[in-house]
Amino acid sequence: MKVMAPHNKEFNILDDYLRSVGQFLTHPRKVILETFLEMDRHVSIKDLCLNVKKVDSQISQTTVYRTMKLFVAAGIASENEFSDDRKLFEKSHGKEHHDHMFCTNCKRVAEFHHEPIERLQEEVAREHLFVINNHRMTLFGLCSECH
Amino acid sequence: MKVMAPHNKEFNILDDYLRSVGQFLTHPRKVILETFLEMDRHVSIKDLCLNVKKVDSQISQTTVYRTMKLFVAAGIASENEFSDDRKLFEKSHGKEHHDHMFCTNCKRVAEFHHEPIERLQEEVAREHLFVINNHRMTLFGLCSECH
DNA sequence: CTTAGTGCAAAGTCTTTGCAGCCTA
DNA sequence: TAGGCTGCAAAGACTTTGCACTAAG
Repeated sequence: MKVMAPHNKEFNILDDYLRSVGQFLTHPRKVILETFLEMDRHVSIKDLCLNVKKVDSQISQTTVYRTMKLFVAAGIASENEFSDDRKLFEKSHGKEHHDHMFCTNCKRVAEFHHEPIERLQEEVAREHLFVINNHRMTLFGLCSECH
Repeated sequence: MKVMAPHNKEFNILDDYLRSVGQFLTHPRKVILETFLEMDRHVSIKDLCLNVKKVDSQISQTTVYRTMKLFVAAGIASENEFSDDRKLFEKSHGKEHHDHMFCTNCKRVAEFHHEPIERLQEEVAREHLFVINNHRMTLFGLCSECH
């Protein structure tokens, strides 16, 4: 039941969020948060569970599901679907938006941010009288190591 | 068991594809293709099933699932996930790529194509030594009617 | 006759929910 | 004592598979 050194920023965000809705930062939630943050940015529930159970095998998959929903609500994590069977959680970066390049060979995800594209998206939306809240862009192909 | 007038282009593409893999353009496949093409561009399996059953109530959901996979393999349809519970099929446009605007209120999907963005995507990929096969971009927000 | 195609029911996956016991304020 | 919290098992939603029957060359 070793508890790792907390990543303080996310730890605090979560704690604040939980207090604001009358809930608490419990042991399983701490372990899941630590594990999530220490893993690679893009994590499936399954992989997350495996790692959580290494820290505390008592923690159930059910709790991981419930907790990841909390993280999304708290703004610590977000969900992204790359291919049919790869629904992954990633750490949120607050306001700074980013997009993804998904390597269809090694399944790795790289991130990028490109301001001119962002601006053009706004422009397209305006042209169509559409109010953007959010967007998602993913490039599929082969990363530098796979071609 | 009325069979509607076929959309010849897709009809032929499918027939060619099926022959090439030693399969046939059967009655259920014809009905599903017609129904798919006559419906709105973005269709869930469930909605498609409902409409297919109006034409021939004998056709099972299983067959619709199997057939949509064939359509994707034949290049007639493609799959897209907009929000968690909205995995939709749309008619393929061959080579011409397009992107989507998804209205989070009325759930409607609009399409657009924006050449400068496409070019910038290529550029980003090149910068990262990434070879793009494909990409997906979706803007989430409110359409002109919903705000 | 042989092979593909089909519907049905069963099995699989992934995710959520109901519930009883637990823990903490 | 009252809430939230948790694990377990069961239920759900969606999709695929096994199987026996049918259809078509």
